[in-house]
Amino acid sequence: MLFPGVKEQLDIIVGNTVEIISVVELEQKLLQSLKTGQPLKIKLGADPSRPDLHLGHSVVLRKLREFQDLGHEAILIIGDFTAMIGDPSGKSKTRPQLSAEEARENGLSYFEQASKILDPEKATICYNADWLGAMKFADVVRLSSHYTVARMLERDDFERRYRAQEPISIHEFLYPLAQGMDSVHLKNDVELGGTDQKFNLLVGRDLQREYGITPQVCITMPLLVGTAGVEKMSKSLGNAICFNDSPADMYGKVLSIPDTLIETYCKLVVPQGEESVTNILDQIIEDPRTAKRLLAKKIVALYSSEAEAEGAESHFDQVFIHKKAPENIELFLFDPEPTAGTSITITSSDFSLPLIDILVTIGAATSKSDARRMIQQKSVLVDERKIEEIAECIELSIEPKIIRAGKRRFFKVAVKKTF
RNA sequence: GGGUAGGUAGCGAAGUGGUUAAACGCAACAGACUGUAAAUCUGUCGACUCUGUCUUCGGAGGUUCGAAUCCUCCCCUACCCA
Repeated sequence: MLFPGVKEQLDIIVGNTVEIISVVELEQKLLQSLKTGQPLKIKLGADPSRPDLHLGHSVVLRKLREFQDLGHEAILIIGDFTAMIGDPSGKSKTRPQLSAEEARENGLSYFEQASKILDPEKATICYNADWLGAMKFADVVRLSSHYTVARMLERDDFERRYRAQEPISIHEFLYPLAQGMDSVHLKNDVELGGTDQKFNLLVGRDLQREYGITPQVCITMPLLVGTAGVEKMSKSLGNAICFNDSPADMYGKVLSIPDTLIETYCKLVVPQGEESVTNILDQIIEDPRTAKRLLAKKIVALYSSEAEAEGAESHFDQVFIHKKAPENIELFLFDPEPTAGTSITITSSDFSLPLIDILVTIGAATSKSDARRMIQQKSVLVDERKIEEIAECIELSIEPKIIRAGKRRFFKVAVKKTF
């Protein structure tokens, strides 16, 4: 394996990072690998409880990809064991505990999505249940004796909760240790993570030392801010742009980020060194709207294709600038036959239904009250006609009707053909 | 084991016997204005057979014409003492 020079590698590796602990050690490791021809092992932990990858994940995945491109070995750890216990971060009572099968499945999905950024041929995927699951209670006790409560409380998150007199469970202390054991097991040279992972990464480093292994270099990446522009991007906060979003959705979501974020997204979401980005950056001050449109197109292209990005843009223009209904809306078919479990029965002679029921059935509203509110607020349109009457019934037929709920949600409904 | 303070809607937080489906803030949703930006303004934000009805304030009972508010028991959390 031929690696670029250490300086050259460092330049790329340092880009976009928040912290590298420590650069000197990294340099030594790179030098060593250059001498021996051995690639470095780069570890990235993946949480299989949330298999929907979004642009926030992409920041750290891109860094991993850069390592791959430099000739190093990317190791993706699926935390299937840790997911079975439940995640500590976040005060939510009991996270749904995943079964072993679910965790594996999610892990595969994670890997598949991550392949949009990584080179899957050159990535290794591991499941930490393989070694953590084999540990005996005595092993766990021995492991936990390596760490003290005071050191655990160094962690921001724990400290904050402790001071706020919020509960911290013992198993939450075990979490960083479990993650650290992954590093002991893998003997990896580098571990990547978001800045929120700093503590966990450092525990891995300490444990490796305890177990007589050369400690890993910890590299933290910035957390990407979500579309609302305040909190970090996360699926549960509803501010995420996901890899699997349709091009149209993704395009729209990028346009909805605050202007102040354009530069950040250019830097963190798009691979380092893309020339088209400088273009966008130049536009920001003069014409932020155009800059954002360029960025949106660029991002969509990264996850699908140039053509689809083009399509997403014209779709957007049509729907939101010219205010026309989009073309490809999923059709929801109402079955004229009464179905078990549905409160709605349609007799073959009359396909007229209260709009409220339709909205609930197609998922446009969470409850009838919700549907009622939507109509009250005059945000529901059927075939471009604004509905004013709450109790209005809609005549359904085989010809699809387009229902618009609010500015951005479209539904197409029709009656199922029966013979 | 003993003591103290707590558990209210997605979150934070008022309310300590009746006009309280529960102030206020955040988040969310809708509308106006826009560039699906920011800022601002307005409305909504338990459910339903919706000018009315029903179910909510950790859980189960009880007192009362009437309880989130009073009593009993239980569960949960934090802190202090052991």
